[in-house]
Amino acid sequence: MKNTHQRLKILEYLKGVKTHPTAEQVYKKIKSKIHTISLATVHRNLNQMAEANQILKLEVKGQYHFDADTSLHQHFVCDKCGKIHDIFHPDISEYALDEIDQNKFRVNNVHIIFNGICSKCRRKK
Amino acid sequence: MKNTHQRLKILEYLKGVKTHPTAEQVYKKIKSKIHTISLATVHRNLNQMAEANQILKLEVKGQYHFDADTSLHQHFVCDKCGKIHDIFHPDISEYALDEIDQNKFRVNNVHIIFNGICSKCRRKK
DNA sequence: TTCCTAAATAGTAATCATTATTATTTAAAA
DNA sequence: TTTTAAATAATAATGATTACTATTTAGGAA
Repeated sequence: MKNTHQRLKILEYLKGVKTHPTAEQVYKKIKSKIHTISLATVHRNLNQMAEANQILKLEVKGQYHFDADTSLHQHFVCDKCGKIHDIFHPDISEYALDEIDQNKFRVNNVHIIFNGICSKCRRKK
Repeated sequence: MKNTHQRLKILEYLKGVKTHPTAEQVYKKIKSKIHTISLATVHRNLNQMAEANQILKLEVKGQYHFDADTSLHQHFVCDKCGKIHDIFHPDISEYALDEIDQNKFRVNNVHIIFNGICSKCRRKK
């Protein structure tokens, strides 16, 4: 994997943000710094880095979102606004991984997504 | 919600299967019984029933899959073949739900997806 | 440093699952 | 039986993602 200017900027941006952006959102931000970057390049790099476990790839409401925090954590998705929030209860994921029969399923990873209404959407109803 | 012939057949089929089919796969099966059914009708009904919590809607590898079993269970997705398997460890989901601070996040549901390589794919490598 | 080449890029086209649209049909309540 | 809101079939539109291709580049070797 070559450390291209484009990939470094994408990773740098993703590491500095807690919003779990889509490829499109990353593209728009990076474009202000690298005017000629292509959306396909952003997709390719995000997928590559996810494949190499450098970042996380989440599926929410029909779109992929990316997260540079690869530590064992969970997510909350608001069914109203769709925003993704981090939840840091490592014991939840650890409990899940411990319970699994590794003979039957050779598990590499767990994705835990909670659904509900976020506090912001609850207030403004 | 009207109990149309189409919806009843879709739900009946989904209840009799453990494969977590996509809308397309449901469509192909139902089409052999109701020749004039439309793919859009299958999509609409599956979405409606998921919205009403009669079935589950799962996002796996960029596609929606459906599951008529709405009991508290988890899923295993094989990163090789993409097949989805049911896992029945209610305590995993219960532990997760118990740990969440319901003041901060009003949680309605949890989706727990394990990733790895299934036993079938492991054998034939 | 210069040369070399596999890998990456920009720009764009293609894919394809899903949703939207609309004229027609139907479930089910009055 | 009548009525009508909801659902349907058929098809078009959408839009996120991936594929394609000529060109450029990172980074190892000479």
